[in-house]
Amino acid sequence: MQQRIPVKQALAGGELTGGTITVMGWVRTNRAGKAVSFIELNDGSCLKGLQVVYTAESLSNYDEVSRVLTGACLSVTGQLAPSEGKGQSVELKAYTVQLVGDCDATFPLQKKRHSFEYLRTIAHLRPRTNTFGAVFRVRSVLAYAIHRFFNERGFVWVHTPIITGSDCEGAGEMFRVSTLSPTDPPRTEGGEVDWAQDFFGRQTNLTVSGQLSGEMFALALGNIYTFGPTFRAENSNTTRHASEFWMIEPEMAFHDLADNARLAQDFLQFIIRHVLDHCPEDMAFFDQWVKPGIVARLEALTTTPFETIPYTEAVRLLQQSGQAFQYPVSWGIDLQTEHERWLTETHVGRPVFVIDYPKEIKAFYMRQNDDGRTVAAMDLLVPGVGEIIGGSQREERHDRLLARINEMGLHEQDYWWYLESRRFGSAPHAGFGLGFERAIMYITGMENIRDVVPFPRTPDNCEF
RNA sequence: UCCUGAGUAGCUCAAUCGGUAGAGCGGGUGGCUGUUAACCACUAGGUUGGGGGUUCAAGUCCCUCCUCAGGAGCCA
Repeated sequence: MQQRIPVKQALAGGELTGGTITVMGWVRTNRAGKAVSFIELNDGSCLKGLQVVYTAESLSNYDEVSRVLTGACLSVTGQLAPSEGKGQSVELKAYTVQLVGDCDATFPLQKKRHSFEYLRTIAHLRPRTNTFGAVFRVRSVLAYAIHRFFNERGFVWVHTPIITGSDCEGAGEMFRVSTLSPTDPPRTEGGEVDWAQDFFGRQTNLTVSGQLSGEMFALALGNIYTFGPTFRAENSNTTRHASEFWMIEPEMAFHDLADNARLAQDFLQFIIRHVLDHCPEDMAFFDQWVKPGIVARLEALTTTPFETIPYTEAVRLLQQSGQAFQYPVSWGIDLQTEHERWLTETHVGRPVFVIDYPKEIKAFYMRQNDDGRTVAAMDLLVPGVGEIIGGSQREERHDRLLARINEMGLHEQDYWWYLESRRFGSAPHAGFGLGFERAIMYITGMENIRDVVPFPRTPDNCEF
């Protein structure tokens, strides 16, 4: 195709000003006047569009172009010139306008604000809106920032499997992966489905976490991280749960819980700094239209240390808060959303680590503390989103780990390779999981996870 | 899965005590010497989510189903 200049580059002007360029993109608005007419053309390279100026004299197909509606795709060649109007520094004086893809009046996106709820029903078109263009540019930049953070610190990116043979990752309901007939599967003599005849010779599922695999690599390569899709078959209907989402799980050998929290803070501060520095236009948009004050809040966050509160202390604070919680607080309970919100939004007012939870409410692999009743766990709570990071120091002592597996009624044989890592040169190590979408929500101010995923999957919804 | 709320024009919404379904935007037509969510005039556009019921009369009240949203639980 003909060489095109991205709108972002055209708007920057520079050496291009005065020259002839071609831009290709989609019409946001077409204002036809008697003497001179205007089209705002957006190609997704940035938030702003390029103003195309055209007249009856300049275009052979003026009638056609003046009737073009919002949504049409155009290729415009013209002179990039300093704007004669207000509101933009440069504009494109069109020599030729080619109608690449026409768009009729039934195009669902209009020159006005739509509800996010409505836009979810047209997920195939919503990337063409300002908000979703900005969300998905930021999503991309954030993903890059994450890789850069770890890469600069010598972490190895490990591609843990998406199909897993272990039913023991313990983080929620799983989606089954099978090639057996759903209506007539092979059966054992006892009438049960004979999974031995399934594709992998056993039951398999989509992963709910790469952590256990990640630990094996941390105990070989030192510092590693995973970054990929994760699947949970929970029937969750909330603004912060999706059935398919992406997760980042660093795992570090020779790290304890304090090292873990320090890394988590450095990590969040780094990736937020990176987005603020590289997406100023999109972030200003979120600040103006989505969540006023978000930029200032993020700026402050990148320089202020996060708070750390032990669970036992958090319980005491909640009990002394004078708040009438729906769920009463006592030592041993899992903190409810209302408690977490009070801690991070009211009490601290910024991100806070809650550490050292009772072992009964946490996973088997978390390292048992010397007090005999808590484990070296940490949850990072942030205002507006809630839990954004969950992590722990892992139990590296074979006997303690085995005891805990048995105490919790789990099957030792399901964890044979995990346990072996504690027999063959075990080492202290720690890690955490960050919900990628929750990070995007926190940074953009978008309040529903369905609006930061290109085509979200949630219970009863897999359209597109 | 539980609780609450909402479905009215393509979109965003209004419609008082149950009494003739409206507006803005978008579309069409015409106008306008540089517009910026352009502006001005005219115009088309409706099985009020589906089904049933009460009533002289239902967008409005009752029953039921569907869909969506928010909250809770689970978690990231």
